[in-house]
Amino acid sequence: MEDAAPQTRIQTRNRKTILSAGLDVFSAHGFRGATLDQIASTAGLSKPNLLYYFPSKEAVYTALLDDLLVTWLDPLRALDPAGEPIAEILAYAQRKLMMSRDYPRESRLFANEILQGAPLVGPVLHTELRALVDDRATVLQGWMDDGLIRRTDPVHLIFSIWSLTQHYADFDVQIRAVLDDDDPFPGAECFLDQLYRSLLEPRQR
Amino acid sequence: MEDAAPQTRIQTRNRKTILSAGLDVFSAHGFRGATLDQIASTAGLSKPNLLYYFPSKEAVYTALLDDLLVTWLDPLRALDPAGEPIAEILAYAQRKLMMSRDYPRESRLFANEILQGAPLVGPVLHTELRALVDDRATVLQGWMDDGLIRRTDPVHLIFSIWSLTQHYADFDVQIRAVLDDDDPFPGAECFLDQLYRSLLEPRQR
DNA sequence: CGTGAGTTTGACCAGTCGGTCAAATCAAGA
DNA sequence: TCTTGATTTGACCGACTGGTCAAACTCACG
Repeated sequence: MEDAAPQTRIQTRNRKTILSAGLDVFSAHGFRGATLDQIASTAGLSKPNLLYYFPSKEAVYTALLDDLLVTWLDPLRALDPAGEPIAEILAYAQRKLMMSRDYPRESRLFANEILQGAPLVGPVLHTELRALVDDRATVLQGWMDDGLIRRTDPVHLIFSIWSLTQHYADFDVQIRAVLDDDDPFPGAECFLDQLYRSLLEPRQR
Repeated sequence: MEDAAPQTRIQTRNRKTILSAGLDVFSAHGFRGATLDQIASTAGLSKPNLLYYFPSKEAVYTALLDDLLVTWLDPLRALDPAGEPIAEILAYAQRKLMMSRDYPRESRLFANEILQGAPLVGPVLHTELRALVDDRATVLQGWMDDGLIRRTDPVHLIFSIWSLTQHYADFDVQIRAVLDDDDPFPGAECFLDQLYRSLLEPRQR
């Protein structure tokens, strides 16, 4: 009836703290740059104790990435083909921006994985991600064909949303250096809205 | 008369191959994830031989970042306050995009450094970068005040150019997974032009 | 040719890496 | 209470890390 894993209370608690510690360390140093000692001490455990819950360093990493990939593309999946086009696209951009604000470690973990050549998620990119993007690009193309939004390259439009929103998490240090530590997100929210509105709103003719 | 360093022919050659090898390895794995053995073997040298030319791993890294920081901001410096506003901004975006195409390793090296908290370039960001951005933001603001381009947040505008252009180098693997290995740059060039034209061109009133 | 500076290398070092293991500790039910 | 399984740990392993060093090699130039 139940899933395979038995999971005592201590197990679930420690698994969670280990994953959080792993997220801290992997997102800050990448897979190769992270060490088990770092993760263990961040989690408040000894190294052998950590390895009691995960069989290897890679196991912690893959557990994190598996969790991440499921939720990371949800905002794009949630883009509703039946909705009002511009509102849908703006809402998608805002959702992604809020993910950068609320889950910057996850964004940086993903950025590190891609930067290092996507050794682990590479296959998923070629299958699931590609299929999802192709599908949503078709929806966007349909909206353009119907004259509901202006014509542009739908795939590069999606890329631009990824890049603009994730930038605020991944390059946080740089942005805060320029902005003197002000919170960049209110300004970003407003800018994104204006940017995509002016790109997509059909011109009066 | 000359600079301090004597520099035989062998020295200049080996220094160059070491820096190129270091760029390969550091940009792919970050500072902590890179190893001297990796860099040395990529350069075709033994590890002690590499250390004959650079005193430490960190010395190779800082040499690379110093070189990089000088040239990385040149496109923004080259933005001419006396030029035609929209043409200047579009040209700036194109210059940065071409740097992502022609120097992706440099872009990824920088991305890694920032992702890992900018331990080395942090101070430079707070001084030089901040001053440059402030200055150019003032130029953009002036153009907006004069009605030459539409009003928007000048700093976020600059951020958006950084993010959109560097994305094509840093997330190359992801982009090529979605595009089935097609060259993304022609499409990106076109999309960027359209995006910033529609954002910045003053509307007929 | 020599000869001395410039260059290269094998052997080595102390510290860290991911990971193992047996023994110790803990917790909860009979 | 005793017992049994879950949990934790100290000691340890071989491989690798950044880095040193003295000895060897190479090469231009007198």
